[in-house]
This record gives sequence, structure tokens and C-alpha cells, in this order.
Amino acid sequence: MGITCKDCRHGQVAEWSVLDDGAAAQLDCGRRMKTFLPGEPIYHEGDAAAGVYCVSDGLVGIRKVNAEGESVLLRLVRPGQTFGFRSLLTGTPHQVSAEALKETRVCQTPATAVLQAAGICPALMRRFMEHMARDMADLETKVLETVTASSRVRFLRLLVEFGAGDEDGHTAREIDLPVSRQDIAAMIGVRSETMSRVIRGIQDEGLAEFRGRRVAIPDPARLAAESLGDMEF
Amino acid sequence: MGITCKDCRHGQVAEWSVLDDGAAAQLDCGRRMKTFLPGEPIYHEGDAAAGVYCVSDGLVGIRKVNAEGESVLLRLVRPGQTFGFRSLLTGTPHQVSAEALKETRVCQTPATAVLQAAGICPALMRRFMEHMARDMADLETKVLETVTASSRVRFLRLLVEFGAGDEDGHTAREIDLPVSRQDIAAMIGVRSETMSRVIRGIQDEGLAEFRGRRVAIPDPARLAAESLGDMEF
DNA sequence: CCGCCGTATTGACGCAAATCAATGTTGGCC
DNA sequence: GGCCAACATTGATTTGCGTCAATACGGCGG
Repeated sequence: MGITCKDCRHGQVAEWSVLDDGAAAQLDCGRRMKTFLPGEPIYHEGDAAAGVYCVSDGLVGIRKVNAEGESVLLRLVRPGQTFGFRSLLTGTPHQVSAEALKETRVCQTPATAVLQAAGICPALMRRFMEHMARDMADLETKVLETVTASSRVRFLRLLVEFGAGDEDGHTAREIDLPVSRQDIAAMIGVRSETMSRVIRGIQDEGLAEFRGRRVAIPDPARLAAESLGDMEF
Repeated sequence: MGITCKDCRHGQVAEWSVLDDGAAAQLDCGRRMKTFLPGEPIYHEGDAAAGVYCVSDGLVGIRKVNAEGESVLLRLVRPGQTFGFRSLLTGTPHQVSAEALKETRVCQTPATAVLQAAGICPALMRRFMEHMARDMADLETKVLETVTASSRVRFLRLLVEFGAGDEDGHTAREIDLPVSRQDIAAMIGVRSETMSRVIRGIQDEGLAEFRGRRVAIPDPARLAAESLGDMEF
């Protein structure tokens, strides 16, 4: 009630921005804001899709877990971004789980409303399609990297990615790690012990200085260069 | 000329089946059949999308290559399936490359025609979306497996997958490997030497008998069981 | 302040897979 | 037939990362 996408400071980021005012208002009716504590699940693999979620505040992790309980963190969803739409639009159960990585507020748009809107407005469907295409391209890159690059290089690339949002083009000199080291480990597909060692190694080389979740980058250009490959020549 | 999707024995498999006769005929006008030799590229990463491809005969591999020339084989495209639609529908360059893995005939529907058809018929867009969703779910599984499962288990799972198409539910007693061992190695993300050793190991255990690209499975149930995990209890 | 719990670090060790280097096998082609 | 180029196998060796186990480092409630 009272919460509309127009009010939301992320309004133009999310897919809804393509809707005209009428359709947007329609969707706003059914929206529900929910709050999740760190670690709290939003949905699990196998669940039916209840709607499309939009992160208002906090951070969401999309994870896939195997039978033994091991997991990878496939991607992060930041404020203003949507998730959970794939299962809804294809009418299949969720293939992955979503969980809050910090205290998080998400805006849930119920399934029926989204499906109706998508039926009326092909542009909305198209936007979701483009979102999925981006996610998939990222995933393809991830597969290639996982197979070909060392854990050190994978981590450096992730670091550069984290540092890229703040300033344009170049890596920031100060980076805030958005998640715990365990979760970073799960993102690059290693154990947390290995993660520690990789971080220590990078620190010893003077490539970066780690204090908690704050990372100081003395030489961003060097970091960027090293992230490109093993560079033994 | 003269080639229509209705004629094609894969007609109902591909996404075009949702189109009405008029729209289908429209598309048929611009279609072009092309033949590729084994190893021949169909498109490269970075190319602009020229259209949507449909495999008529043969086998296509979707590959991603890094700067050092190492690559992973992300997925196979079999007769009756489409590929290359993602870049076209999102208007971005190809993120992956496609190549013929055997002598292959593909039917190319030009970009403009597909875009027009998708604009008119939302159901077509939806079908492509569903296709992409399936591919992405497979990829998510692949990421998890690559990180958590041994090369032996990853190969066994691939073997079961290859053996699944023929008979319903159960693994076949005879499996034909659709690709070379190098390519299988590229699918599970290992070197070909490792691939050889894995195959030899499985053969020594009596799980399967390899002769060229023919694989005999003495006990399909056991193979299926072993493919589920390391099973040390 | 202390004890506790979750997160992070560090060390010792083993193993799976990469790497380097030959050698064997196959199929196409002159 | 014989040659050649892919493809495939095998061996020896190295190494990156997982595993197991211990310890350190907060933050928090009592």
C-alpha cells in the first residue's frame, strides 16, 4: 500500500520502467515489501514461483546447492535489480535458491499480476529476456573462467568487478567487499581456507591491503593488469 | 527456395511451430540452408547476429574461448534445435561461438524476418525465452558440478545424459559418443590426457567398455548409481 | 570482564588433475 | 601401399587445491 515503483528510487533501473502509468499502477496494487535477515532464504530450489522480486535495499545472493549441501554463489542481486522472474515466466519451479546476504528489503510483485502485465506489454517480456540474456552471458564467462583460470586470477577478476561500479572504467582505490569471505569463496568456487591463502598471497605481493571487508588498492592499474591472466612473460 | 519448416522433419521441435501458417510461410521465404564441414565455424564471439539457426542435420557445438585459446564446450545443439537467437533478440554481438562438430546442415532464418515475426507473435518470443531459460538452468547445473564434482563423476553424468535420449528414463546399454574425446574433455572442463585416464579408469572398473565412439554399458543401473556421486558409504 | 560462537586464518599433508614429453592409433589422400 | 595429420593413450613429474585439525579473532550477551 502506498509503495509504488515511481516512488522507489530504483524505479528506472528495474524492468517495470517500460510500463505505462496505468499498467504500472495496476502492478503497484499487489506489491508487498518484505524484509529478510542476513542468511534468511527468500525461496528455495524446487519452490513454485510466487512472483518477481525487486531488491529495494540490501543484497541478495542466488545460490545453487547440491545433494551434499555444497553450494556455489552464482550471482548477486543489488538494489534496483529484479530476480526470480525466470521461473515465473517459464512456469517452472525455481532452479536455484535466493537468500538475503545482508539485511534486505525486497518488493514482491505477485505472479498473476506480472503474468498479466507481460501478456499485455511485450516490452516487459523483452526486458526480462534481456536481463536473462545478460545473466546467462555472465554465467558462460564464469564457466570458462572456472575451468581455465586459477583461483587467484578468478579472485582478482571478482575484485576488479567489485571495484568497477564506483568509478567509471577504472578500478577504485578503495573497495568494499559486499559479502563475507565464505561467500566470496563460494562465488569463485573454492574452499574458504583456499580463499584465505589467496588473499594472503595477494596481500604479500602488495597488490592489495585487506582489513576486514575494506580493501585498499595501491596500484589499480597493476591490479587490473594482473587480473587479466597469469602473465608469465 | 522450396524449403519450408513444414517440410522439415524437425518442424514441430523448433520454436517456429507456434507460428500460424501465414507467418511461417513469410519466414520460409528468407530461409537459407547452409552446409558446414566438421570443425568449421558458424559464427564467432563478437560477430553481429545474422539470424537464427536451426540444425537440420549433424551436430553443432557452442563454445567459449579465452584469450589464450583455451575453450569450453558449453552445449551441443542437435537436429531440430535452434541456436543463435539470443544475440539476435537482444541486439548484442554473439557472446559465444558456434561450430559444426560433424558435417552439418543448418537452416538460417535471417535477422530481419525473425525480428519481425517476434514482434508480431509474442508466443514466438516466449518460446525462445523458454529455450534460453532451459539452457541457463543447464549452465547453472554445470557450474555447480564443475566446482563440486570430480572429473570422473562429471564424465559419468555426461555419459548418462548421452545414453538417456535413446530409451525412455533408463540408460541405454549401447551409447554412441556424439563427439571426439577432446570435445568431451572440453565439455567437462579437463585436458584430453585426463579424459583418457578417466575413461581407462572407468573401463578398468568394468563400468563401461569403450571402443572408439561406441560404449557398451554392462550394467546401466550401476552406471546411473555411480554417476550420482562419490558414494563412499 | 569473561565465556561463547561464528568467521577467519594458518599449518601439515595427500591427492586429483595439469603439465611435459613420447608413443600409439586412425583415417584420409597422393 | 605409404605418408601425414589429427586424435588418442600412456608415463613421469609437478602443483594447486582440498582436507583435516588447530588456533586466532572479533562481536555479543551475561
